[in-house]
Amino acid sequence: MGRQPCCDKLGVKKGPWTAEEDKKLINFILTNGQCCWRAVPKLAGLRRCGKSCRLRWTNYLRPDLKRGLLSEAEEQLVIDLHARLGNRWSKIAARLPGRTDNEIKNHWNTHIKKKLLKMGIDPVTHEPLNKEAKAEESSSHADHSADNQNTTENDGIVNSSEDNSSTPTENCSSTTDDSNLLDSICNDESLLTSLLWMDEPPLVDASWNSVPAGETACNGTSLPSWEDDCAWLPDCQDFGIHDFGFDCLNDIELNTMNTLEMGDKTVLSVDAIFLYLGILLEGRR
DNA sequence: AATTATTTCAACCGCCAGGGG
DNA sequence: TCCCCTGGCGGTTGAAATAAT
Repeated sequence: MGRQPCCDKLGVKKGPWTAEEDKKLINFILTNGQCCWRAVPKLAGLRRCGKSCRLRWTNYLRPDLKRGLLSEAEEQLVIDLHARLGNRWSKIAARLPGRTDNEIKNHWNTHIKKKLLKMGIDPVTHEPLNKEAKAEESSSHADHSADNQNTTENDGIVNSSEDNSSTPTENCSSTTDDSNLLDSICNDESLLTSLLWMDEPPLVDASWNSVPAGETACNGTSLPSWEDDCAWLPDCQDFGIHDFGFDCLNDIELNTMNTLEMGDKTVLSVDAIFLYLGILLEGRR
C-alpha cells in the first residue's frame, strides 16, 4: 500500500496565496495557535493542504520574520555556517532569528554562491577554486584514501579532517577574517541582539506552540477566543514591538496601535497584532 | 515599445525521522 | 516490531519581475 498523500488532491488549491487566504490562516493561527497542520485548512476554511499552510505560515506570515535582504553580517554568518554545516538550511536558519531556511537557501543560491565564485571560492567546499583544481589533479593520482577521513559527522556538524581547529572557511580566509566577522556582527546591533538568543528557543515560536494553561489547542475543546481572555497573550507570548519587526512601521501606524508597557518591553494588544498583520500584508503586496 | 534573456523567490514535491498505536 | 501519520527538510520548479537587446 502506497503512502497516503498529505492531502486530498481533489479540490485542493495550489499556487500563490491570496490576501483572503492569508487572512484566514493568520486568523486561525492567532486564534488557535499552531496545532495539527493537517486539520488547519479544514478548520480555517481553506482549500489548501496542511503542508501548504505550514509552509505559508513559517516562510511568509509568521510575525517574527525579518524581511528584506540579508545584511552583510548575516551573509557572512551564513557563509561561515554553511562551511560548517553544509546545506543544512534549517540548522543555519536556526542561527539567524527571523530568517527562514527557504529564504537563506534562496539567498545562497542567488547571491552568495555567485559572490563566492567571483571571489574564486568554491561555494561547496569553501576552498579556493585554484586549490580545488590542484587538489582534484593530485587526488586523481592519490586514490580515494582521503575520502574516508575527510569528513566526519560530529553532533550534526561536518568537519574536514584538518578541521579540528579550523573550518574550511577559516582555511581560506584566515583568522583575521573571523575577527572581522565578529566585528561586523557586533556592529550590527539587531543581529547581535538576535544572536544573544541563539541557543534559546526562539521567543515567539516557542511560546506560539505553548497554549495557555487550561486550554487545549488541537482537540477542539475550550479554545480561548480573543474576546474571552487574552490576558495570557502578553504573559506567555510576550510579543514586543521589535519581536514583530515593527521597525518597518511609521510613527503614525505605531501610534494607532494599542500598546501596553510591560517592564522594559512594549507589549501589543490583540487588536494591535491584527492591525499590524493587516499593515504587513498590505505592505507586502 | 516590443521582445527575449536572466534573475528572483514563493511554493511544491518527495523523502525521511520520530512518535504513537 | 511493524505500520501509519505528521512534521520537517532540502532540492527543484515555474511564474513574475527585471534587465538587456
